[in-house]
Amino acid sequence: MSETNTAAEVAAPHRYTAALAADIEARWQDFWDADGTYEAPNPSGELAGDPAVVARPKKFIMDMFPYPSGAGLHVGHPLGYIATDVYARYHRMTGHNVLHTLGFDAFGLPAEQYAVQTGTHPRVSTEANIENMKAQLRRLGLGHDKRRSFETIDPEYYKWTQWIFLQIFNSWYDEDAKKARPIAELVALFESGERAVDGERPWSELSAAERADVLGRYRLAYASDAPVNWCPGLGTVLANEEVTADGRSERGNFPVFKSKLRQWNMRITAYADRLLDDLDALDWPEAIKLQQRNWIGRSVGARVDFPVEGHPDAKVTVFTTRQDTLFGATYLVVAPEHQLVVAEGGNGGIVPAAWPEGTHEDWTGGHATPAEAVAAYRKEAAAKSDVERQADAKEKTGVFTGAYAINPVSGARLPVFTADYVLMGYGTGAIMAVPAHDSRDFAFARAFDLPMRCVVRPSDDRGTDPSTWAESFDSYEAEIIDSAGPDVSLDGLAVPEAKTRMAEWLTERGIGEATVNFRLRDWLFSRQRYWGEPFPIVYDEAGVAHPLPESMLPLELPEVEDYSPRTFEPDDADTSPETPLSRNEDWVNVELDLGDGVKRYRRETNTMPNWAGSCWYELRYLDPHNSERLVSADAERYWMGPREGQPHGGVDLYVGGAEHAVLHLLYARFWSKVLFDLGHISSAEPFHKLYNQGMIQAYVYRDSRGIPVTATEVEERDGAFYHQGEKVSRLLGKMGKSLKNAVTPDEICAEYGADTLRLYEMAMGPLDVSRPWDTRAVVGQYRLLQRLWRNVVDEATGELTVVDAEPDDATLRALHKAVDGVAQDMANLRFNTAIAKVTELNNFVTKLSEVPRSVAERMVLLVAPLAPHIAEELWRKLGRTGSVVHQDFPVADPAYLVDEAVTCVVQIKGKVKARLEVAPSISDEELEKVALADPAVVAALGGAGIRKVIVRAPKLVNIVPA
RNA sequence: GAGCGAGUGGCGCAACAGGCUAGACGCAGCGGACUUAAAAUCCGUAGCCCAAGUGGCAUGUGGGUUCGAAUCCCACCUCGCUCACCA
Repeated sequence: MSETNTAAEVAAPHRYTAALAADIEARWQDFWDADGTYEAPNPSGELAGDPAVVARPKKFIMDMFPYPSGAGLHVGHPLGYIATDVYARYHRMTGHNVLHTLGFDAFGLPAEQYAVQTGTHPRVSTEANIENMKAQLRRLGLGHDKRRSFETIDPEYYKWTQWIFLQIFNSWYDEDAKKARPIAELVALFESGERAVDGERPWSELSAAERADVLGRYRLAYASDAPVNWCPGLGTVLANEEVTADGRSERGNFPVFKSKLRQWNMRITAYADRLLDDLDALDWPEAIKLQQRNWIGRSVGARVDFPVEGHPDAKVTVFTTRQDTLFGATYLVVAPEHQLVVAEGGNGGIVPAAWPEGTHEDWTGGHATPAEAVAAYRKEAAAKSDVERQADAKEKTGVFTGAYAINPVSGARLPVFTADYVLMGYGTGAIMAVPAHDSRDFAFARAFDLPMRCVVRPSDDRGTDPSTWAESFDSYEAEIIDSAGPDVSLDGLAVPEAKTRMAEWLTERGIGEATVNFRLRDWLFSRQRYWGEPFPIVYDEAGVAHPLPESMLPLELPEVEDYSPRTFEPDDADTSPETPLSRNEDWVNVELDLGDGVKRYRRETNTMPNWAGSCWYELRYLDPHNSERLVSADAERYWMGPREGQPHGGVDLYVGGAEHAVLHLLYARFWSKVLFDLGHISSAEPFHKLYNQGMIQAYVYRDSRGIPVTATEVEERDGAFYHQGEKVSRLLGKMGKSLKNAVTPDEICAEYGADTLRLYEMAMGPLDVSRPWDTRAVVGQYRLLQRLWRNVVDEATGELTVVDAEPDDATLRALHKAVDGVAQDMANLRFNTAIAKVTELNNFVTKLSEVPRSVAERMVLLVAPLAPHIAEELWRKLGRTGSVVHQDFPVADPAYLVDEAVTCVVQIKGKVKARLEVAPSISDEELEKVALADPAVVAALGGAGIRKVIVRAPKLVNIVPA
C-alpha cells in the first residue's frame, strides 16, 4: 500500500481502505472455513445434513475446473468462478440448497511439459501449482464446499476413472435397444445362438483369442490398428478433436501425420444420434449446440453400389446425399487409400493390367500402366501432409484407375478415378461424381475433361448445357430433368421427392438404400504419456487384453525415474511412439490371478488422455469420498436427477469457456450416456444449462520490432503510447505472461481488496462478452464500497451512523425498485446491471441526511452475493448475529414499485412536445383528454386537425396531425 | 469460401417486450470544496454542432416498414468466433 494513505488513515481510522478490507476479508474467510458455511448437505450418507436444508429446491452450480499451470492465475481466470459464486450466493439466499465447489484437473500434457522443463516430478510440480492456485483463489472469498474438492490425480479419484473405463470396456451398444448393455449379455446371446457371430464360424468353435477379437468389434472401448494422428513433435497420438484444421497439434502446433498404430478407442460413434438429438432439450448457447451438431455431422443420403466392368464380384459402394442426381453421375472417384485400388495383395483390386483402348492421355499421369499410375499417385498422396493437402485444395489432382463401372440407373459406363479430394475417413471413401451439381466434381471434371450432365433444372438463365457454365448448380428447390432410364424415371419430381423415389428403387433392387452418415469418428483414447491414468488392462501371453478386477483398482501410476516423453523431430513421420511406462519392466511384467490361477501378464503402458478426468467429475463432487461406488445413488438422484424442464437432469448451471465446445463437452456427454444406460446414474446429460463466459482481454504494447513491452511501464501522451521514450503500438489481445500484460488477482486484492476485485470483474460488462481489462477503472468499485461503508459506519469513530427512523416514501421506492431489479438481474446472470442498480441506490442513500437502519440492512443483503466480506462485516456491525450467507434475500414490495406519479410524454409525430405528471392508473381516455388540453400541445398543434392519437397509458401519447 | 454473432460518447457499457427528451452505472476529463500543497475524499459538470434556441444533428453506412426504430426488414462496410475438399 502506498504511504499516501497513511495520513488518511490517521484522519479517518475506520475508513474502508485496502488495509481494512484485507483485515475484514481474512477474518471472514477464516470464519467461513471454521464454520463450514458453504457446506451443502446430501440427503444421506457421509455428507448428510440438516433435513430442512435438504428439503429445499437444489441448485448445483459448477465451473469448468481449473488446470493448475505453473504461471499462476491472472485476473482473467477467476471471472467465471466469481460469477458462479455470486449466482450460488444469490440462490442460497433465496431458499435453495446450493452445491458449489471446485476441484482440480491435473493430469495431462501441460503439467508434464512443465515438469520436464523444470526438472521436477510432475506430481511435485502439480501439487505445488495447485497449492499456489488454491491460495490465490481463497483470497477471492469463493463460497466453496471444501469437503467436496478433489484432484483428478488422487488415486481415490482415478480409481473411479479406471472403473468407468472398465464399464465402457465391458459393454456394447445394442442398436435395437439403442443403448449400451453389459458385454456379458452379448456373450450370452452368442453362446445361445440367438445372435450370429459375424464371420463364418459359430461362437462355440472359436478360440479364446478369436472370441476376444469378435468382442473387440462390439466393445465401447476397444483397441484397433486404424490410422491415427501421430505427432512426433509431442511424441504421442492425438484425438481428431485435438488436431487443428491445418493438420497440426492444437497444443504445441507440431505437424500431425496419419499412421497405423495399435491404439485404444472409445466407440462414441454409437451414440452419434443420441448426442445429436438430446442437444435439443439442453439449455445451452445455440452457437455451442451448432458446433456440436456440425462436429457430429449427420448427413442423410443413400448408399449406392456400382458394378465394375469385368469384375463380377467387385463393386464400388459410394455414399451420396444427392441420390436424386444419380443420372448425372459421369465418373466415380475412390480415395487413394481405398481397398479397390490397393495393387498389392489383390484383395478385390479393380486396377487392370493395361490402359483401355483410347484412354485420354491426361488421365494416365504419363504412366505406362494403370497399376504404375495408381501406385505413383498413392505414394504422392501419402507423402502429402494434411497441411499440403489443404493448401492444394483448389487444384484437383488424380489419376484414372483404368477401370469402368456401370451406372445402375442408366447403364452408362463411368470411368473410375482415384483422387485425394475424396477422403478415406468419410463415408465409404468413394463417391459418385456429378460435376454439373457439385463444385468439387465440377472442378475435377474441368481439369480432366470429363463429361457433365445437367439433371436439375437451373433456376437461373444459364441453360442446361454444363459445358457453358462457370460453376456447378446446386439447389434443393428445383425440378429433376433428363433422368429417365429403362427402369426408373425421376423426371418432373422435386429434389426431395426424387431422393425418396431413388432410395426406394435402390432398395428394391438390392443395390443401395437410404442411410445416414456421420462425420464423427471414434475417440482415440490412449496417449504415450507418463502423466495420466494408467489403463486397468493387462495382456496375456497370447496378447489378449484382460480387464483388471475392481478389487485391483486403483492401478496406481508407478514412480519412475524417467517420465519424459520420447519426442522426435516434428517433421519425421517415420517414427513411432514409445510409452514412458514401458521403460519400467518391473511394473510392466506382473503375475496376477484373474480368476483362473496365477499367470504372467504384461500391463498396458499407454495412459488415458487428459480429458478422462473431466468426463465425470461433476458426479464425484456429489459424493467425493465414497469408496464403494463412484457416487451414491441417493446423492446422484438428488443433485442430478431429472426435474421438470430438464428431461435429462444434470448440473443446473455450468460456466466455462467456449473453447471446450466439442472436446470436453462432447466426451462428458458420452460418458454420462454410457453410465446412464448401464444404470449407474439417473441423468443422461451431465450439464443442463451451459453458459460461456467471455474472455478478459488486455492491451498488448509492442515496440517497433513487434516485441511486447511491459504494459505497466507504458505511458500515454496525446493519444499515443510510449515505453522508455520509444513510441509503441497498442492492440487488444489475450492476457498473459508472454505478452507482458498479465495482471494478477493478488495485486488487485492488495491494492483494493477482494470485494472490489469481485465487483469490478462483474461490473465490466455482460458475462458472456469479451472485454478489455482496465486497472485504472477498478477504483470505481472501490469507491462504491467506501460509500456503502460510510453510509453505515462513522469513519472517524467506527460507530454506527444508522438511525432507527422509518424511511420516507421516496427512499422506500428507491429501495424496492433496486431490490426488484437486482433480484431479476442476479437470477439472469446480469451482474453488471445489478451492480449499477446497487450503485444507484447507494448514491441515493448517500444524499440522505441520515440512513435508516432498515434500509442499510437491506442494502447489505443486496450486495452480499457480490461483495460477501464487507457484507458480513457490516451485518455484524449492524448488530446482527450469524453469517449473512444464509439470510433471506430482500423481497420487493410491489406497492412501492409503482410510482405515485408517472411522467407521461406527449409527442406530436414522434417528437416530444410536452411532459405531464399523471397517476399511474390513468385510463387511456382520460390521458388523451389531458394531453390534448395541455397548452404546450395546443400551441404545437397550431390549430391543425388531428388525424390519429396513439395512447399508451400512463407513459405516452402520440398525436398525428392531419 | 461458408455459418453464427456484434457495431451506441474519449473508454467499458445501459435502454428487460419498437414507445418515459438515447447514453443508466462506472472510468478518464473539466470546474469547485477541503488542504500550505499534493494524494485521497466530497459536491457539481459533461454526446456532437452552431447564429446558443421552446435550435439542428446523433446508436457503422445507405434504404425501407411504422404515428413512433439503437431495437424489425433489405443491401453494404468493419470486427470477432467457428468450420473449412464431409460427397
